[in-house]
Amino acid sequence: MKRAETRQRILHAAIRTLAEQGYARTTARAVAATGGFAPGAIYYHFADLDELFVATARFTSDARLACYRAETDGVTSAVELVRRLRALYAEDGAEGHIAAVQELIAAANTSARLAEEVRASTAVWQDFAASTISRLIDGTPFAALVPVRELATAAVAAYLGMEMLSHLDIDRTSPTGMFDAAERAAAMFEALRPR
Amino acid sequence: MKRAETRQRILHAAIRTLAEQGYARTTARAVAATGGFAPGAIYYHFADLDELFVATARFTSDARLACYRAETDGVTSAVELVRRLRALYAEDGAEGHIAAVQELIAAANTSARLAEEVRASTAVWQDFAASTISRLIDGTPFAALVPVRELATAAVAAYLGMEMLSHLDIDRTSPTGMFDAAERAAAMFEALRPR
Amino acid sequence: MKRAETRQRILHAAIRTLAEQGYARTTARAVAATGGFAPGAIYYHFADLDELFVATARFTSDARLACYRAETDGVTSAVELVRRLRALYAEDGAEGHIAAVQELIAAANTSARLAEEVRASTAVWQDFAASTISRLIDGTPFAALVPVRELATAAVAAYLGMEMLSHLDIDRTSPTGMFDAAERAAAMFEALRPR
Amino acid sequence: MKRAETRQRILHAAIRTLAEQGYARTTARAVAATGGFAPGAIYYHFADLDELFVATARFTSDARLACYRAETDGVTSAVELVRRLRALYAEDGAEGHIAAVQELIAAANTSARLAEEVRASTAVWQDFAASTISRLIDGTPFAALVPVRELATAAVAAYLGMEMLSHLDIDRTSPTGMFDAAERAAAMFEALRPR
DNA sequence: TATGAATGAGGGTTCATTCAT
DNA sequence: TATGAATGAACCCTCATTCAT
Repeated sequence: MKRAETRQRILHAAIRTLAEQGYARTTARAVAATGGFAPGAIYYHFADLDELFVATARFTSDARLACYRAETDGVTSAVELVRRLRALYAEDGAEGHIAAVQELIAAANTSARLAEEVRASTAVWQDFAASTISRLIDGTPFAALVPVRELATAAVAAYLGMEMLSHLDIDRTSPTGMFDAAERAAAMFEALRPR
Repeated sequence: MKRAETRQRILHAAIRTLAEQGYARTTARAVAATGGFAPGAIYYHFADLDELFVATARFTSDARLACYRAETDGVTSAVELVRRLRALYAEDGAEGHIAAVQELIAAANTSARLAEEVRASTAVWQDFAASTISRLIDGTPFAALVPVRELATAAVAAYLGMEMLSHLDIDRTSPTGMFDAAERAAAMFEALRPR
Repeated sequence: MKRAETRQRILHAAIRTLAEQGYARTTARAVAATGGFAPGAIYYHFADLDELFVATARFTSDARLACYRAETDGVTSAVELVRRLRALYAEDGAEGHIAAVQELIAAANTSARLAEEVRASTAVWQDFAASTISRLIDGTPFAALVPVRELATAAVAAYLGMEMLSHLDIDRTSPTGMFDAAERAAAMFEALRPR
Repeated sequence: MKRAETRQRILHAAIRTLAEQGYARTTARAVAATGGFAPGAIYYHFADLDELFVATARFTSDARLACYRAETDGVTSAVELVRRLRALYAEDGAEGHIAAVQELIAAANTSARLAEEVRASTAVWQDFAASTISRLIDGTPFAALVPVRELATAAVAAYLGMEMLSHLDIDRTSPTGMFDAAERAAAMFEALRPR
């Protein structure tokens, strides 16, 4: 089998295991069991588990960001944006991307290298959020009022926090309800926005 | 030494260790080292680590909620509310309360009992957030527009997410900047609110 | 409470715990739980667990031997002897005496002092068995044929082994069946014995 | 190294450790030290110590029973049988087989699975003893007098009890003396037996 | 005399990691 | 390139034992 192909299998197995079992239970054995290969295979492609986690953080962040950029590129309608995000979020949930990232963030205080990697990834997402927000409000009166960077940070924080809460509590914190509310807010925003 | 006294020492040590080292490194030895007692002492007061984590979740949630309620009780000014929250958040940071809770949430997928406890605690905080929001907007036109429950959930999520990010990234995600922005938003809200 | 009284409570608790839980689970905590006192109380009466086990071995051996002697003293009928032994064995079972002794023998390779004590106790029982056998066969032709000491040893061994097996296997190794067979053998022996 | 090979090394080490140190001291570390491998190796081949003990019980019982069957097959002379048993018993002593089994029986009240395994093994030995006894007495007047099953049970019990006692007491309970006595008894039996 | 709190040594078990094949 | 076997450090937890009260 091609080297790169196996590497990808390992990365996907790591994401799934992080999402399903949490960082503390994402052992080399557990990843191997998820992916159907021997634990030793991991060490052929990564120096140690820490490196695997760093690579996983980068891999999942890059892959998802590409999707998010592709889907939201050129979207200027707030309502349409929320709709696209809802679909993307559903994809994340199905594949465990956000859950994995959230576990990696919680684990970042265990490893300096992982912390650095996650920090860099998060910064990119904050920039993405900021530029998306800017695209919506530029040229409107809101541009003068909204602190874009802080709002972008809050959005990323809420996205991650939502994932944490929705794992805990199926009834009270339904992402569906949140997206519904966001869609109504987006409609209000568009109604207020001068074209 | 009194039984209850040592129990509290253990709980405080658990909070500090969770906040400083993360769940994965919060071993019985680590908690004992933090608190300056023998590892075995933990098992004299708690059946196992799981029970310690459950007790810690309840303890920290109850203690902080009492403070939050005492400080925000009767506050109707949004700006004043943000000021109080800023001070409370600073206290949380100093003692590691939110960081500990966030680790416990991330760890909840490891233990059903812990998950149940954290779920219950989170629900109480969502209710607190919802009633605080209601107090601010009741009797104003916003009452008809704001989906209180979803906003409360988002607030709790953002609070937790903020803690995650601020641990990662000292420069970009400063809580100070966030509270400044929130204070300006609160001022705008009050300006729009009919008295 | 009188010193000697508590000492006895501890010894009885030790016997019951050994019989019910086995040596490996007869911890200071377990004995205390059985007897309804604090673990520390044991150390007020015995230097350590080893000493408790030694004392238990002596206590149970002496107490039962006194009963066995009292019940079999002067009995010259083999059938009657078996009947008395059957009743004594039932008492042993109810109070766990043999089971406790058997656990202590199995544990004797753990402690030199315990081994010495158990060895001494066993020797006394072998002597008791030997003198009982002699009483039955002296003055008969069997006296010249039977190797008394070896038979006494075999009897003690079988008594202990029976207890081991009957704990394991309720159906196949019923002491009742064994005593029935022994009673028939005793009757045959008496029929052959010249008066 | 081959998987099965190491498995056998672990089983042999378990037998030796049980025989030499007793169940309570047969820890994973002790078995590993006896066999010269790492403690972790045990858990690569067995789920836990309980499973190791179960496997050990089966292994030693099967292995020895095969030897006993091979050596006693076709032997109809009681004296010859005792001679063979004496040699087999010496082998047992050298390798610790009976001592290990006796420790496992004593430990059976700790584990339901072990109890079940030991019960099954013991039943097979009782059957072996019963068929051997039958072979000797069938076709003689003794066949009508001897309760085969009870005698078989008593023989197994005495075999185990002998091992317990001989571990305790080197002088008084010498297996040599016992086998000598048994050989004389066997000779008497043959003299009485009609050909 | 007895208790309840606490200690610290060790035992079962897991797991990251290495290595021969 | 990948596997399966093995290692040894560390972790959770139990338990004999001590000691202040």
